[in-house]
Amino acid sequence: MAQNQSSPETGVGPDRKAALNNTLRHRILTMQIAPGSVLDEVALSEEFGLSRPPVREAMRQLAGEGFIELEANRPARVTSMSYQSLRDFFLIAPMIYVAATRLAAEHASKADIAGLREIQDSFRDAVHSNDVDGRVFYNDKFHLRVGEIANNAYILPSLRRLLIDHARIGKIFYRPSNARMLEELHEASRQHDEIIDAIANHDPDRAEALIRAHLDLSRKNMAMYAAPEGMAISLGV
Amino acid sequence: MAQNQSSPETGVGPDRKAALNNTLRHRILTMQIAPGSVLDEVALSEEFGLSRPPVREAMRQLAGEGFIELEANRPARVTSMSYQSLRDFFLIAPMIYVAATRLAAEHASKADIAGLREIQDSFRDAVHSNDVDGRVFYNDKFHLRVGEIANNAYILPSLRRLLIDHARIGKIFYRPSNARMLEELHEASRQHDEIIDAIANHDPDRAEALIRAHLDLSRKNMAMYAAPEGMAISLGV
DNA sequence: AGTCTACCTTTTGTAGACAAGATGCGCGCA
DNA sequence: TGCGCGCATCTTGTCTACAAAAGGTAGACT
Repeated sequence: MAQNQSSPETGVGPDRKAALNNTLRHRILTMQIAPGSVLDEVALSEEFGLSRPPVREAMRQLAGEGFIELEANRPARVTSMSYQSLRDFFLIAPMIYVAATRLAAEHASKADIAGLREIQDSFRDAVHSNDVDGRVFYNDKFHLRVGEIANNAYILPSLRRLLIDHARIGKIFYRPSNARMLEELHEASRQHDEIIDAIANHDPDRAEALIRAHLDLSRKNMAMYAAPEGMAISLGV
Repeated sequence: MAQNQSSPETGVGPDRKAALNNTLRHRILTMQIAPGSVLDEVALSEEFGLSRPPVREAMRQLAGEGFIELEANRPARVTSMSYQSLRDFFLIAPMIYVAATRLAAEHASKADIAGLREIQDSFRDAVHSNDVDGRVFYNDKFHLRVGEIANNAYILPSLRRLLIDHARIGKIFYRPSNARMLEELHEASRQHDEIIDAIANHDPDRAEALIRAHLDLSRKNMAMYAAPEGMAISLGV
């Protein structure tokens, strides 16, 4: 439900190629397709009513964005993840997210803020209605939009790559049974609102503090699951 | 000279597809193809002895890496540049380069160092023999290899994107007539050697200081174009 | 019985031809 | 003479068919 292009008739429609791209992105982000899974070209071409060449083009594009990995004469695989990924993520994410958010606070226009609030409304709805996939999707969209508002071509590539695994890490470690984690989800949503306010007020320092707190909240939740053996995440500040 | 795949017979060979990719990358980095230029699919397919589908796949891949930009029903164009690009570059480059170099200093193996020295030998040769394209090519290869040694999937995408424009900016502002800039080229080469030493000694702090000086040297040459100072966002260590 | 080898099947890679959209030119009209 | 509309042409997008390479399987040899 998070995405209109993904759910029903994938085999028809005006722009089947865009549908293929969006659907694959969505499935990978929400881990409907697990990391390491193979993607069959003919199966995808049949599902989306395309021939193999455009499917192969989409594969190359998704590979460039970091969703899948290609190897010669071998099937495409969804980009894999490991504990190393978790470490690498929290090592780099603060740097990139902070830079993107600071720049967004410097450059944002009224229209940018409006677009951000619209996404955040959908995110808040997803959180309140316990729509896990929608939450993952709109959280991704929120941070990606912040990166676009930052308006710096050099920071976006890594941000995009980070967001892919941010979504998947979030999905892996989400446990709806835990009431405290549910409360922290609402806290994350409130942080989004505050981040928007800081960006709207062109206050990079406050935006930075908020995005750091936002990431720390994520890291805290994942540390509970990922670091039972005392994994030392050196960076995080 | 800079690349064995690029210079001679592009129309034949065992792996024409790799040749296409490498040659286009090389031509774009050295600005044999100017930013904003259009790339004709049939022309490329004829030059490299391929049909259009594999050419189109290569286009998608290069677009993912930031070399070209694609638009629906419109010819592919080499990623354009502006003065804004120059500003954006020097705003983000220090952050990414420093992070990559620090991580490389932490993770480098003996084999990594050897590979780095080999590239640096070629770079030094290119500087001494005034081979401009070779200099651009091996400088790119040097910093890219450092990023690979860093061994963090999240920092590489932005580093790759930065390196594309690093090469092109260097090419734009290179003036062989100026003796001082020539000396600074040799200085840059010596900095490479020192960076390798710092990485080999697993000394992230020294590596960071050196890479910052390395970038400052570049920026100084372009000071007349009002390149700003980099964002002061620490990696957190 | 285990292992190596050769074949067969499946999947990826490529080619050539067809369809659709976009650009530019020329003609017609005001 | 200037502007606008429509056609022609070129370029991009897609499809079907064929070629090649990888992996699995069965058979035979050690």
